[in-house]
Amino acid sequence: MSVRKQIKSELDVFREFVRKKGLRNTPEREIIIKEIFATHDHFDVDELYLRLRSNKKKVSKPSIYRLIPYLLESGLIQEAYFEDGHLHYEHIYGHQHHCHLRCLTCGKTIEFQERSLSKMEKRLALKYDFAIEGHKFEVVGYCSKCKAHISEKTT
Amino acid sequence: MSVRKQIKSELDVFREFVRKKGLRNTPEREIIIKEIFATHDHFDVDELYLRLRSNKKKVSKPSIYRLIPYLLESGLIQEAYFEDGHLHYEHIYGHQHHCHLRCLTCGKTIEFQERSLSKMEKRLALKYDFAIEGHKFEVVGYCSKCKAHISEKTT
DNA sequence: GTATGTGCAAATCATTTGCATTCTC
DNA sequence: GAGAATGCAAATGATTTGCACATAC
Repeated sequence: MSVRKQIKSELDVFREFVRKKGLRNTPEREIIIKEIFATHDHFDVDELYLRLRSNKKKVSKPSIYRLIPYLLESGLIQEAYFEDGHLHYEHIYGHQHHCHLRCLTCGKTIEFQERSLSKMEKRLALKYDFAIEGHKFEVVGYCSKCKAHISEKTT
Repeated sequence: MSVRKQIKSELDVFREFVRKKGLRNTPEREIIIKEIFATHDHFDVDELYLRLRSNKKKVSKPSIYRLIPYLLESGLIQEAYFEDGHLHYEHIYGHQHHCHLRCLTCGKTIEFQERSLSKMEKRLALKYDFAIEGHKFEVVGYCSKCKAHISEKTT
């Protein structure tokens, strides 16, 4: 359960990022970052905002929206998937890279490791002369529970 | 250039889908489908709407929005990626499945085949007891032109 | 001290919906 | 002829922006 052994905390990473970019750090930003890293769950802006509210933290939605590009750029979070009309994110700093297996019916998400993808990326980089930054690999289908219900409905 | 050799046209596929579902086909829907398949490009709703307009085809945006779920369900199109605040789609009927390599700077997209993914899917299906429906695999990075510019800027 | 960040309220943009009318089956 | 689909205009929901004030460096 503790892959969270590393030199720098997420806050340190952000502080360094801010310094290098000539930005400014604020208590609001640290509150948001702490909340994002407080659970392993994926999040969307509204969810995160409500989590902050229920913890009596006063941060506005625009502050969250304005922070997200910096969190992406500093590598603390990444876009996970688009669903229900908006993007969902996940924090990635301090976790191994993983891909998602998602149920189309109930939304259940399983994370899995896939080591063969890095080889593939190297091949692509060579073949197309790209500097690969990363990938998004999402497999969708029906989980054990949901696929049972679907086969009932199908003629 | 001609992978487009198949028994049924996209319109036939849609007509059959409509019949099976007890829906109704309309000239507007056929116009939209023809326009989608008129180029190999990815599209978003607004782009498609403008393409239709410039071809003097009178179809409203809501009609496009209302058609998209059916096109997804019938397997004629799929979501390609989320960018600039909205989803982009691509038509897939009559084309081999492929993945995307996309440049983060200029947006240039290269399509590539990846046969090893189907093996991976079979493994996942077994391991997690999922009925796999498909996947979205997008690799991002910087294309040959753009990566040159970036290294200039970097200290 | 300056310029960046904050919160609020208003604006914007993509998408959806209500409704009267038209059209498909 | 009944139920679907269309187009329009209005509503919704996520995200962005303008602005006055606060605050980090």
